[in-house]
This record gives sequence, C-alpha cells and structure tokens, in this order.
Amino acid sequence: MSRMKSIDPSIKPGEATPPRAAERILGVARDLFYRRGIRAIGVDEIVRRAGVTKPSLYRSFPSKDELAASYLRQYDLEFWERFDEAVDAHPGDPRAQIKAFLIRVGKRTQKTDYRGCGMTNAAVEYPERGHPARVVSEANKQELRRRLRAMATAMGAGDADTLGDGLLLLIEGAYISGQLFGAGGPAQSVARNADLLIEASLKK
Amino acid sequence: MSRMKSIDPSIKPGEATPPRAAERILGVARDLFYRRGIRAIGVDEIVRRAGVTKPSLYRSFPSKDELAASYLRQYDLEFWERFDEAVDAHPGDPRAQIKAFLIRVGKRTQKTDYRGCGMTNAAVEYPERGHPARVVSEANKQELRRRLRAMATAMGAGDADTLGDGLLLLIEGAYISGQLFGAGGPAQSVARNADLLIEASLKK
DNA sequence: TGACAATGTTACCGATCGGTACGTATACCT
DNA sequence: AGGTATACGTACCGATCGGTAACATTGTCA
Repeated sequence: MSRMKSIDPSIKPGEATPPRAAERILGVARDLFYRRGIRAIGVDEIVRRAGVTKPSLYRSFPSKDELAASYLRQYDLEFWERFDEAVDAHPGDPRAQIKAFLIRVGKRTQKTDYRGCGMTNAAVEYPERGHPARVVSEANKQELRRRLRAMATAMGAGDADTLGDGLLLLIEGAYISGQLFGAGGPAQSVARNADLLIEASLKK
Repeated sequence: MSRMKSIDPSIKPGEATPPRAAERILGVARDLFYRRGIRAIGVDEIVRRAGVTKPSLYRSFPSKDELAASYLRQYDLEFWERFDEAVDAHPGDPRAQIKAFLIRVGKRTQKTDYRGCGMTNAAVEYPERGHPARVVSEANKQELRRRLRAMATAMGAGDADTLGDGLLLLIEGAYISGQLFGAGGPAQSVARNADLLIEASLKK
C-alpha cells in the first residue's frame, strides 16, 4: 500500500496536519508586534491568541527576544520581495524602480492602521546594541542603504552616495510620518519628492 | 524686615532650597526616557536615580504616562527653541533658516549615543490613539508640518505643500537614520539633500 | 509656640512580566 | 502491538510592573 506522505483529504479541518504551533505563534506574534509594538505585547497574549500554551512557544523559540528577531527575519524577506518587485518591473531603469517602489510605499502609508516599518520600529523600541531584534533591523537597513547608493550610482548621479542617502532619508521619513499623521500626511508625497531630488542630483 | 524670597546663600548644599523632587524626577525621567525609551524604563529606576521615593513621584505626576507626557512637553519647548534659533539667525530667508536648522540636526545625529527625536520615538512606542505621550508628540509634528509648509510657501515654491512635506520627510528620516546607523550614517547629508530638494522645487 | 500644608519615607498591593519543571497525549516506525 | 521520540498542557516560579495607604518630617505662617 502506498501511504500518503503529504496531505490526506479525509482529515477533519484543524485536526490532522495541525498548523504547527510554531507557525501559528509566529503568525500571531508578527501581527501583534507590528500593530502594537514588541514591548507592548506579552508572551501570554501571543499564546492565548494563537490558541497554544507558553511551553509551546518556548520549545520553538529560545526567548521572546528571539521570537521578535524571527518576526523581523520574516519581515526582512517580505520587504525584499516588495522591493525586488519594483526593481524587476523596470529592468535597467533604477529611477523608475525607485519611483515604483515609493508609489507603493506612499499608498500603503495612507491606509488606516498603517504602522510604519517593522524594522524601523523595532530599532526604536530596542536602542541597546546587540539586541537580537535590533541586529536584524540594522542589517536590513545597511543593505537598503547599500542598494540605494548602488542605484544612485547607476543613475549617474554626480554625488551618488548623497543621493542614495537622501532617498533613504525620504523613505524612513515616509515610514515614520505614515504612522504619525495617518491618511493625508506628508508620506503621500514621498514618490514625488524623491523624483524631484533625483532630478536635482542628476543635473548637478 | 525684608525676607529673602528666593535663594539664601547660607543654606548648605542639598539641604535647603531642596531641588524640588518634581524637578529632579522630571530631569532623570527625561534623560532615561530619551536614551533608553519610555517603555523600557520603570518608575522604580527613575525614583532610585533621582534619590527620591515613589510616592514623591505620584504626588507630582498622576501616572507614568503623564510623566512621559510632561517629559515630551519639555522636549517640545526645547525643540522650538532650537528651531527658532535657526529661524532668528536668518530673518526673512526661510531657505537659509532650514539650512541652518538641518546643519545642526545633521551634526547632532553624528554624535555617539544619539537617540533621535524624543517625539518621534514616543509615537513609535505608543501607537494607541489618545495616549498622553502620543498626543503631545502628534501636536508637535502637526505644528512642525505647518511651519515647514509655511516656509516653503515663503520661498515661493511652485508646490509649497509638497516641498514642506518633503522637508519633513527628510527631517524625520534624519532622526531615525541617526539612531539606526550612528556616525557616518545617511543623516549627515540631510542638509545637503534638503537644499537640493529646495533647489529643484523652486525651479519648477 | 502651635497649627497647617507640603513634602518625604516605609511598607505594601494585585497584576503581569518572561520563563520553566514535570506529567500527559499523540504520531510514527518497526 | 509495542517502543520511542516528539508535541502539548497544567501549574507554577521569582522578579518586576505601575500604583497606594499610612505615617514621619519639615518649613511657614499667625
């Protein structure tokens, strides 16, 4: 007899192929951490809303800090997915890539309950150097800076590093302003301002 | 007899004219809240480092949240002092005012242990609408936006609101990047990028 | 000198924090 | 069927959270 090694359609929902506790925990943590902040959420609330118990959490994650770091590593993956979507949509045209990315960022910032960038927020919540969450956040931002500078170079900007950094400032400003001002805030103009800055930097 | 109503030089230090507990508490809270974050600091540590006890804190401040709000109100005052210093240094020249302000911001962001803007950080730490700390922070940012847009108008920018918002994005980006990257980070270029953006917005 | 108000101190509260020891059930492979 | 490893739940830990009741001390007036 050939045993089914993947999914058995006869199983009742939520019984077999049980959504691994670790995945449910990470999913709930991801949502709560992003929306309400990492420090604001206790592990009890996470396990309660995940429908599991605390030892289940601590068998999959060494500590709350590491759970937060896992959340950010997942966030990092999804971030670069979004970023590369914009890049891939305009091959060889970094200016259009930036514009496409920022148009989407600007739109997201106008949604209610927008809470900014999970990476940026985590770095604000954990200023101590070496904190697991901050380490992930810093690495993400370093890489973002590197890529923005590279794109500015590819655009042929006179001072590419300055332009790359300027774009980073606008992006971070959009993340923060988005959650500070809500809809109608300054973040909606991030794409236009970035394009103006690029324009000015190329003519130099 | 004329009684001395202010300071009596015969008093021993730290005995009479005792530095009002409320002031010492606020001073310590201000330092700790800014450097390590509001949520990260407990009231016990504040009173311990202020050399007082907890009831002293709660007689002067209704709650920790209100103490945080008081810290931010003081921060607000000092912020506008710095802002107006740059403004007053260049009467009638908003572009030079912005530049002067941002040069100073850029320098501050390069200092070790720079922790960004207390207002911005507080808003990240407390996303819940109506939180006392967040209320102060939002009011400060609204006013900053208003003034930046007014200055952009005074510069004669074609789309003054967009320029004002662009400057706000750069500023917020500098606050965040300053604490994310430390010295050598993108925030050091905030003044130059702002000036480039202004240049581009005026020629439009 | 004595009353009053303000300020400081000791000791404590229930709730929640992150984290764990230990017993129980379940799935899988032989 | 039986053995075994894995996953899960009950109950609990000390520490710390924000906040308070009741008492002692002080300075300032009449």
